[in-house]
Amino acid sequence: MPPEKNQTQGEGYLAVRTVIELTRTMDLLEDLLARHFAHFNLSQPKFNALMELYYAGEEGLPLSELGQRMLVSRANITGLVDRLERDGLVVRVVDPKDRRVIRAQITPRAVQLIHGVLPLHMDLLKRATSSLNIEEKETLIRLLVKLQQGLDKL
Amino acid sequence: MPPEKNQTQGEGYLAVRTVIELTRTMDLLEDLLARHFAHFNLSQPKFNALMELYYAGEEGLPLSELGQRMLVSRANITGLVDRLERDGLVVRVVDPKDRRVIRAQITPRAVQLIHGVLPLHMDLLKRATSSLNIEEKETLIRLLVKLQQGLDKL
DNA sequence: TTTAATATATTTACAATTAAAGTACAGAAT
DNA sequence: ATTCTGTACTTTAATTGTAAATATATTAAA
Repeated sequence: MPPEKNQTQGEGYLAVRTVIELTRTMDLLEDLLARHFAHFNLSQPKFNALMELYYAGEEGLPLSELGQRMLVSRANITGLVDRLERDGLVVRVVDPKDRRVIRAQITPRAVQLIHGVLPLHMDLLKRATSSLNIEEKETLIRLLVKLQQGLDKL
Repeated sequence: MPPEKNQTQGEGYLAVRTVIELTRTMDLLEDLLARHFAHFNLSQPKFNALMELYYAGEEGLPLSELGQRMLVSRANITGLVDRLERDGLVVRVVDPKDRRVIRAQITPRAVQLIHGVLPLHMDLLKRATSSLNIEEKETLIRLLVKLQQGLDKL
């Protein structure tokens, strides 16, 4: 086999390996987080939505705003808020100033839930990344951000 | 604020940042791949399944085997193979030796499709990771594998 | 002011995934 | 030969996501 061919294959190999290892890592991570959230009848999307509403405060957020912050389509926000409302973690309130707008607000019960879950969640993330030392985490973050910048352009 | 508290927060910060950047990177990557596959009426799961069957050869694979290789539950393999069969890319064949077993086999049309898609797919992966040089890709892969090893233990 | 364009949310249809329950078949033990 | 156990696949219900069509409310333009 000619060496140029080898180089080309090597280049492709690293590209494929990069994507494969990224995928494997996220699969493991998502699995871990899903198992963690399941203990509280939560999921990653539910948790993310609750965190947004938690930091948004009393007035909550319009569904459209919540959707944009979560990078999720409007159609799905409807369903997600449906489920959170069914669980008693969120209420829908019509905005009096613009009756097209429906705001999602967090309930006291959800605030209590978040206060219970958040410390455990932080612990889990620390444990999940504990196989890397501080320098390695910083390097990983730097490389991921650089990779993202390349991906953004495509 | 006492310095120990600061350190603890910094530690948590790096853990959270690591997870966030991993998530963002995969989001961008999945989006890119989804758009690419959509040109061929494919998706990442469909493509993965076809690749497994492509390398499995004439006899194809039992659905259970295909499911294990794709790390997907058996229930979903049924649906995924349904869709691939509907697209004319796969056929189901009952194994004569064990009639519990159904093998999925790739069709000539799918082989043709793969031959068309594969070079473009490789190009895309190379472009997707082109913002990192060879050394950076190797470092990223090494750190991801190390992170996976830690995640496996949880 | 009526009309046109825009924004918000929902509905519907589909893809992908999991979990749990059910069905069919194979192999082993009695 | 029958029964038990395990394996393979399917079915159903639920969650999460996208896209397209629709209803309603607002805003801008004619």
